[in-house]
Amino acid sequence: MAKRRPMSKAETGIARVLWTLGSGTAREVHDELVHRRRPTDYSTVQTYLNRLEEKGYVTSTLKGRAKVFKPKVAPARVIKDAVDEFVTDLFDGNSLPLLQHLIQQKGVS
Amino acid sequence: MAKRRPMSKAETGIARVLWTLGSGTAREVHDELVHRRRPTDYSTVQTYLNRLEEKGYVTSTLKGRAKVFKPKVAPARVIKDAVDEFVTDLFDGNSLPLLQHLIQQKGVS
DNA sequence: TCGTCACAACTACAAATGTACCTATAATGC
DNA sequence: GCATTATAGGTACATTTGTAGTTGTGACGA
Repeated sequence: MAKRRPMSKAETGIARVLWTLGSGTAREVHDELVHRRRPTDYSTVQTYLNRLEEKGYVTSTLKGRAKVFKPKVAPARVIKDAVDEFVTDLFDGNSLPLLQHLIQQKGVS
Repeated sequence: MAKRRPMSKAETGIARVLWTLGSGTAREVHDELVHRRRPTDYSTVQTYLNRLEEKGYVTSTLKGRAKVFKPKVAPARVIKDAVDEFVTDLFDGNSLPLLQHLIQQKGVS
């Protein structure tokens, strides 16, 4: 499988919105962010969406003069990759310590 | 508590070596990396150690003409912060989905 | 119809990151 | 004592990331 460059932090935030919307224009994603009180400049949202497209995470089609973006990679896939990378960086790929850490945080057995 | 800038991926790798060594010079950290077959240029290691110092994660003292680096922030602390940030970015701060994901991966109940 | 708006795309830029090259100096073999 | 080598520090630079300003254009009210 083609190795996509990883999503950056900020890009992930945008992708998550797009996942919940199903699809949408930069305007729609931006509105949603405003609605969630996470202020981000409209052009910034545009840039992130375009970068997500470059990286291969979303596709776009023109509707009128606006681009409608649509997720191309499912959240589960992206999450898996992100977790894998995280676990690799911090625990040499062994997820057990992370599991333990999380359980401890929750104060459960 | 003073908010430190987060460790980058590569910096984290170096910090982890320093944690296992207890303390050491750039040369020693570099040797350890070679030993672990994770080739990294010596100067690159130096740069990372210096950046870790700037960010406040390690301190250094001179021994002869070489700097000896020593962790200043415990791994548990760094790991906690990293996990928190990760969970915030991907799951709005709710760690349960991550926990579930990890458990599923392990194929346990 | 023409000025003004809203909106979309394009362009720009500083900071952070990954990575390595240069330079200076101490140690060592002859 | 001097050439060679190892080592350390400083400098450099391309790429990525976060973020926003500038430009072009269709729509709409006066």
